[in-house]
Amino acid sequence: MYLGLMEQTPARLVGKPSWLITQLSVHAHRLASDAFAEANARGYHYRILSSLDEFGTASQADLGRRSNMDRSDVVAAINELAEQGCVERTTDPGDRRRNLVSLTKAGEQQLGRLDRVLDKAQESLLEPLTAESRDTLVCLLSELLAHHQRG
Amino acid sequence: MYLGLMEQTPARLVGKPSWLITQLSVHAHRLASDAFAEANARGYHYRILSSLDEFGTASQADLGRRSNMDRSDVVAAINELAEQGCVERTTDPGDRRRNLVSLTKAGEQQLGRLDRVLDKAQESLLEPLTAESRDTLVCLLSELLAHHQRG
DNA sequence: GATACATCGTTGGCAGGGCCAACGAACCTG
DNA sequence: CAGGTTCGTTGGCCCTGCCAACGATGTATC
Repeated sequence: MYLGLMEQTPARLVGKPSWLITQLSVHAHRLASDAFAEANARGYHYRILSSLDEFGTASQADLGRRSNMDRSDVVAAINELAEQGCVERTTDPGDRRRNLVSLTKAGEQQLGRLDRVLDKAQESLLEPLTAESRDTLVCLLSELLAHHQRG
Repeated sequence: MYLGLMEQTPARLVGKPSWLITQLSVHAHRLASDAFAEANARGYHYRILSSLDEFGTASQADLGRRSNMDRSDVVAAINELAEQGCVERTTDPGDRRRNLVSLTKAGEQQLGRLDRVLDKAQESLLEPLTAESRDTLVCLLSELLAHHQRG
């Protein structure tokens, strides 16, 4: 089995930016979701809690638009958050199609917990990079992401 | 609905490297898999074809290790590639546990097609960046990926 | 040789994230 | 009122990444 030859990833792959990004995202996702799991949460929960904390009570549709989630996935995530008491759902009196979702005290605390564990995950994700390199990376990624979210 | 306020992603998210990477990987993945779909393929197929082309005939287990795939996923991908005539599967006479998987002429042609469509995908992924920025990005991503594949 | 251990292919299953189609209820416009 | 739209909800699909288990085979040890 020539152990020295193992662990060789095809050059076609390692040279492709899309490969680097998708593979790295596997690690990033694992770090983040392990962190979330420590607090009984998932990525979707964090997205919604952040959105509520920053922009206040909102409808499910708005939450989905801001957090880049499908309406149907918002439903499931909010069901779970409501079960945990992190969120309250009431029908909007001014537009009875809408549900107004609001953050509870428990939700704020949960968000705080998630912030803390997630920060550790960011640190271990970027561990090998210098502060400058991290800035450069965040810059480039932001530029690309902004580009692809418009077109 | 104050259209100007829409499209606002929570600051907590846009500042997190893990968010940037995973979100960008969604776009990268979409570009790549759309490209693959043009040629009736998926990412897994490309990984295996590249590995076979670069390192030659190999067992399924070796293919999985090199392409970063689970053994069970290799089985399915090779079934599909064999159906398309891109690959041939014979049991290794020297070790009857193993299947020797080899690339056919059709497989090489398919790999060529995939290379072409995938190159276009890379281009549109990195479109807004200068050549220098692209190099920097690839560098940083490679560094991070290498780090996380050892630990 | 017989016994344990490891590897290989295969099957079947699960989770997470990203989607889409359809429906009834509600709203808003003409 | 009629037509189109939004909203929440249900149910389903795909891809990628995993894991557990099994029988068959190979290797090493006693």
